[in-house]
Amino acid sequence: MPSKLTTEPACENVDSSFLRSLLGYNTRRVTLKIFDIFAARTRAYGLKPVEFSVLNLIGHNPNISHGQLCAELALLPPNLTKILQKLTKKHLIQRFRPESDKRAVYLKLTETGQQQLHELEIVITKLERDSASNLSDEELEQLIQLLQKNYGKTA
Amino acid sequence: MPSKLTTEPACENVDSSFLRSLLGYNTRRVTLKIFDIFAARTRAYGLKPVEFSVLNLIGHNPNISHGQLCAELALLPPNLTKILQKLTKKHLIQRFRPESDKRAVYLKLTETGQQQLHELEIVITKLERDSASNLSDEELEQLIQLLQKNYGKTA
DNA sequence: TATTGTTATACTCTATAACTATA
DNA sequence: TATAGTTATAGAGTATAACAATA
Repeated sequence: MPSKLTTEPACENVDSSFLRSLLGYNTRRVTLKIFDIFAARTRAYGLKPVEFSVLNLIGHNPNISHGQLCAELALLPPNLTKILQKLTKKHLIQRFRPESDKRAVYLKLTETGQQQLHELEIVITKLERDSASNLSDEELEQLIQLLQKNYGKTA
Repeated sequence: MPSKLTTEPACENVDSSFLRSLLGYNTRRVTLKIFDIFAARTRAYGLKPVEFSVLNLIGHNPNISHGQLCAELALLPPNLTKILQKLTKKHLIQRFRPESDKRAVYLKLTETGQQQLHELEIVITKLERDSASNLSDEELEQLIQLLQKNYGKTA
């Protein structure tokens, strides 16, 4: 790319005050930071945040359906199918067709799945607390409450 | 996929309490919600959130360099290059090579760029306020403060 | 005909490696 | 030799369309 020359001085301290005043900018940055720590601490399990979310919901909601998972996690059906295939290959979940509606798929954890979910929940609970080390317990709780209040039942 | 049949009852109300207790889950959901509204309200400008962030930083930091932008926004150089090419094509930014170091690139907004940045900042300020309609002014401010305190200077 | 979930595929976003030019 | 930025490309994440099986 051809560019004109300049003798103007460089920009010294970067002013990002406008961006830092935006909720969306801040939530994205925090998400990226936490997901980095997540990747580092759960490497042994080979599961990404969304995949853990799916495992968790199946664990706490036996016989949850494909459609219910999509709605709860704002995932599109084709993408959830891939995640479920991966979890099935890792022998973490089992699939059942209800007699009452043979189109649907009901999901459950295997023994292995329950064990890994339990371990992961411990790792992640600790990880969450550590990733917010700048915040007191009260502040963290308050932060999460404010975030929930924001996206509420709509999403 | 072959699945066994079951006569067990469906899962009724989905319990997502564990996920909702996680900071990372909540920040991701809020980000997605805000970015959806962003897309809807800024469609006329044809800029995505990251592209707006770049435009904003260049506007508030004349002669900012490629490297400074990457550091501030946690972008990789090749991906920033693409964004800058798009902004250049839209005649929103200009590129200069400093006499002192002809490897570097200093960036500035064009007149058009300044105009569009100004308009976008108004749209986005309003959008941010509307997207957090469940929160009072005080709560929104507090929320942003807590988020900033979390990722602080490290990220 | 409508619904549940799958397959195939395209598009976007992010990441890595190799390169040019300056220093 | 090291640094700033670019190019090309690969991989992950997300989206749309068409389909099979069941209701």
